[in-house]
Amino acid sequence: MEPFGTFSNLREHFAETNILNDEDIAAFTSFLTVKRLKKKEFFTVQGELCRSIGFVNSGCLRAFHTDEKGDEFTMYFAFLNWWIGDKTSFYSGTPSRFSIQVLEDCEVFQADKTKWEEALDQIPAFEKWYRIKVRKSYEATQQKIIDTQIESAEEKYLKLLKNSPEIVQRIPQHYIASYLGIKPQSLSRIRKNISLGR
Amino acid sequence: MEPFGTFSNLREHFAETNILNDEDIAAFTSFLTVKRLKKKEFFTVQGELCRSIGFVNSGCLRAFHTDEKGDEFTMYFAFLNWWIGDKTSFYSGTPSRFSIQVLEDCEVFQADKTKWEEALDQIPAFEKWYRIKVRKSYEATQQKIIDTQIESAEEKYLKLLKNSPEIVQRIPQHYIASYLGIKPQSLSRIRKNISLGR
DNA sequence: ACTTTTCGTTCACATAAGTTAACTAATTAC
DNA sequence: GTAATTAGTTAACTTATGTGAACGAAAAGT
Repeated sequence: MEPFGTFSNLREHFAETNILNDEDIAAFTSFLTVKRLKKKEFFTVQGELCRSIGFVNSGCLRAFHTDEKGDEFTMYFAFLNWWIGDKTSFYSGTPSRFSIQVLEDCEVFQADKTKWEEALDQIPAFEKWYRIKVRKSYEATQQKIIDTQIESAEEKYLKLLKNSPEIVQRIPQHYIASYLGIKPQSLSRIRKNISLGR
Repeated sequence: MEPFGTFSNLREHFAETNILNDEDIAAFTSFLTVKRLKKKEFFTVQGELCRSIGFVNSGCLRAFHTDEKGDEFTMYFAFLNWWIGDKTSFYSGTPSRFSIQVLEDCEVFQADKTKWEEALDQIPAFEKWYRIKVRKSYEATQQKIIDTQIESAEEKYLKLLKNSPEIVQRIPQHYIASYLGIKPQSLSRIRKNISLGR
């Protein structure tokens, strides 16, 4: 039995799409387990198999790739209502291409591969929801490639300030720098230029 | 009736995955029309609706985004056995985020939205194939974001030489530069450095 | 064939971001 | 509460790529 309100964020998240009805959502939540993670713990470790997909119910995390030189590149920050995990690793059994680490203590609802696939099999509405979700993620990722290429670091930062103030408020600067693909010193310089009116 | 051999490349392309059988493939091809395009013609125009998805049977094309400053960024080159079109525009009815233009005279098999959705509806194996295809495209795009960020232009070019010699052989330098996200002059400089052993 | 346009290269100079290092402020650990 | 660590800033200098211009080679148009 679901304690009252446990999945309220998830329910609202699904409700936005109008694809799953209450029954579908209840069915889906029965496949989930609750996991609590403390700051600095890992949900996924680069190089290891990613065994589950998670829904962030509170706190926040950072997904980042570490290259051979040891430099990190942050792929995304995950807050309330974000889905986390390396789906490539999850599906193909290949090593994760990035780590997902906790920045603020989290509560995550997760499903391992068996449960996830049972849910896809048994809940057609969830299958449909997920298919659309993958398509949208693909579209967003394609757009990100365009943006990454045509925008300067300063343009990216100004856009972040405008479109994702939550990131700028909650996330330490050096992680934002790594999200923008620059060094912390460069972000400092950019912020100074902006504050001086260029 | 299919003229002998018309769809042989497409059949081989599908055969690689073992998802569609001969009957499925025959059913799918019945939804396609053949289109021939001359150099410089457009398959998709940025800002306009992308009305069809195509399979490249011969020739090659270039998908590129043009930003407000008029700078172009090449997203991909499409050769034999590539699928082309802006799926976001195709599905959502939004303006295409990039153009697709012919570099070498092409033969393309195409389906408009009605035909494509009929095929997805009527051929479950095609639906499955396509679902996997979207997932893999998403994965590849995610990997491309990582690569774009962590590699220098020279590293990207050396990787292209190694992994996609066809691109380097068939495609004019200035398009390769725009694919790498740099100016033609910079690519020239990089090539010179490489030839001088740095 | 001849002309025009496009392509690729080179150069000198400009700019954005990386590097190293020093210093202070903030946070965390004990 | 204090020491140790991590985070953010600044500065001087380096490096990669952009910019504008010139030139010859190649390709395309007639």
